[in-house]
Amino acid sequence: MPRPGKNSYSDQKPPYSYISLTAMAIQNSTEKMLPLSDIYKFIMDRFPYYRENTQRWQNSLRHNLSFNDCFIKIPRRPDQPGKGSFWALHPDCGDMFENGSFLRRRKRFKLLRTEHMACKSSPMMHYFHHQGKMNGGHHEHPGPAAAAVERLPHFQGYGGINCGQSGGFKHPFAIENIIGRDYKGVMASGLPITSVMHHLGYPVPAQLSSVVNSMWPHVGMLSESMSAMQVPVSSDYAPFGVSMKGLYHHAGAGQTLPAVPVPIKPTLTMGPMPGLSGLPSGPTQLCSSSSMLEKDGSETLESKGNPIHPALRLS
DNA sequence: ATGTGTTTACTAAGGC
DNA sequence: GCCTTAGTAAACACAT
Repeated sequence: MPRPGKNSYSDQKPPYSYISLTAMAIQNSTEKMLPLSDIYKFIMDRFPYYRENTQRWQNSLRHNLSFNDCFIKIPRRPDQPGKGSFWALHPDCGDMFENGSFLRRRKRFKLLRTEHMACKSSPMMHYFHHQGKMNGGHHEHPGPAAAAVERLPHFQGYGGINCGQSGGFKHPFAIENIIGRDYKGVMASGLPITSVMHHLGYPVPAQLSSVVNSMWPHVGMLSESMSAMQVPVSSDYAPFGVSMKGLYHHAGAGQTLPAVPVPIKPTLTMGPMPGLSGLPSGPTQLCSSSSMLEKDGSETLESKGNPIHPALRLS
């Protein structure tokens, strides 16, 4: 297989799946999220092959966006008119690609049914419930954070009535609808959730701030640990100038992440990290090993001796 | 009208 | 052979 490089493929079909191409585009964006049209544009700009038969591959790409749980849809802000939503990578979608090949993933990213429902219907509550389990909470009960947030008037107004498939109205711009999708990205980025929420233009009740701060005092630590790492960026792992590190997990700050099976490769997305005054932090790909991935218990590829694609190897 | 998003169905390829 | 993943086509609904 030819090694991907600048202009390596000219008009030939690149050895990347649509999922890979989409992930590249999203990763390459400063906000880690793109509208569909920009994803098209990114692909066509870099891969001449996709400047033809646009109807065909764009249909396929849209199919992939909808079909694969690794992509999440982020509604536009009211002050961001335009067609369609933004698309981002699910915070838990790292470690997808097999053997360094972007043609075939090691394992399809798929939410468990129960988690899928929870995540789709109320992502932020999903996270709080998830945290409750992580923190040793009872399996059948939401964690303390969930209980705390559920008591917030703000959430009673939006998320409190729309859980599950009851068909209740879900405000498209409910805070948990926006931030919940990004919860780990927010955590990973080191940006306090409330800061990002505020940036996105949503009111952040003081109650929520205090809850968040008390529940995740390590958020600030994450920021420090990440900036201290300063993972060097090598030019040869980034085909077409796109960092793919974000597609892999990072275990470096493991002590601040949930105690779940560790990823196979310590990686870190160090794309442009928007500051608090900058653009919203999308799902930055500091991925903990997914607790929502369907796992088959199989050993990792590295443990089987499979090499990591040079394009993904840390320098 | 056009773009976007969802869903279903089918086929091919690769892994076990 | 079976299963999973990927690619493609198509129909449909909805938003701009």
